[in-house]
Amino acid sequence: MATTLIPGPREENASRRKASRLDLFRFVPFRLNRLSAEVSNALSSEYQARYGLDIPEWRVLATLGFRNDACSAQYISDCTRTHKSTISRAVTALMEREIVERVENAEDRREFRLRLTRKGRALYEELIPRLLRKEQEILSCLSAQERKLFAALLGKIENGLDLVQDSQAADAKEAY
Amino acid sequence: MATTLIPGPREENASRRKASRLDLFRFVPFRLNRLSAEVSNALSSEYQARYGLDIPEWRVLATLGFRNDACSAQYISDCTRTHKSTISRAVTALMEREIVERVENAEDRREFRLRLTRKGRALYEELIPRLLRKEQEILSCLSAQERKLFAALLGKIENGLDLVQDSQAADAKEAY
DNA sequence: TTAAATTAGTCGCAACTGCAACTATCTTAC
DNA sequence: GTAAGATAGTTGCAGTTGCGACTAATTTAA
Repeated sequence: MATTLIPGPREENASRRKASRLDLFRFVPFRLNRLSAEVSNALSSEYQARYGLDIPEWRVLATLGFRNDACSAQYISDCTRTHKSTISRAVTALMEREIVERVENAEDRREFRLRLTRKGRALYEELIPRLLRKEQEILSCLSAQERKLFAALLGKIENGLDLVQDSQAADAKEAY
Repeated sequence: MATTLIPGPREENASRRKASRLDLFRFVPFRLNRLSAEVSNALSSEYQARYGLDIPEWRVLATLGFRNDACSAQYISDCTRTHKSTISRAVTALMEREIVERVENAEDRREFRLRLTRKGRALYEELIPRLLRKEQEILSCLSAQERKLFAALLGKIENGLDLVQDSQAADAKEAY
């Protein structure tokens, strides 16, 4: 690669001149975006290449697998922050593969209760250890202490953005 | 929302039974993905709604604005980790809007040297403070100390993933 | 009771983007 | 010098996904 790129600005002058410059590589939104894409890529070798699941499908599987009770597509959409149309398509695909099944909800016939089939549960059980291992691999550059710290900081930012749609918060909504 | 969701598993039993369960909300890849999407959304109100730029266009603008020398599309593609076809389309759009201009490189007529026009520079100067403010807003739930820590931890993970395609690393490649 | 508003889920459409093929140019090896 | 391979950039194609309109069902208000 014998290009003739001139070295870019360094730290000492990164904020000179009106401070109206922005180093993309120090810009948190960009870094998050890039990191997220890279991590997704790394994981997709597990659930995509090996099991033919895309991200929305994996999210449905993960949500249903974690909660052992059936829940609605809307619930999955809410707490994974994925558009309901995307969830709808993922559920359709998973039903065709007999990974997920749904039953009518007699109390509210607009919604369906979704749950894993036996086959879906087996897939979940097989997949989870692989993904957890992969996660640890990605975080292997951090000490246990640092991982905790990182998780805590992520949590703070999520909170700040009202992004805490985790199981606790989703359930808490019921209390209102 | 009068659903009948049963509260999900809590911390004390989150890892019971074969440890073969995974709380999506504690799973770092998912959290990064969700956070990244949310942050992108928050920022797009600045560069998308207000200036009609999409993410790849913003990346081109940011890269060219930060480096004051012209550089190739390939360079932008490399260090933003964005596919070259995506960069190509972004550059085309930005040229049509006269935000970016390109000149032939006499030394290698395959590539073009890209740089901001006067108008592009003005746009950049106008946009950057807004985005930096937005970034600070997003990080406002962290103390100065915590922000440093977060940036450092991000850096470690990026390094671990060989994601350090920042200006230093990109330039360093020249040394080989 | 009935009409208006809300909600769950589906689907068509359009925008986005990665892949891969393609052209043009340059480099390497013989 | 020439042929094979590599590289920069463009473009057609296809897969994905968000948006918004739609249906069906439920809730709210009058």
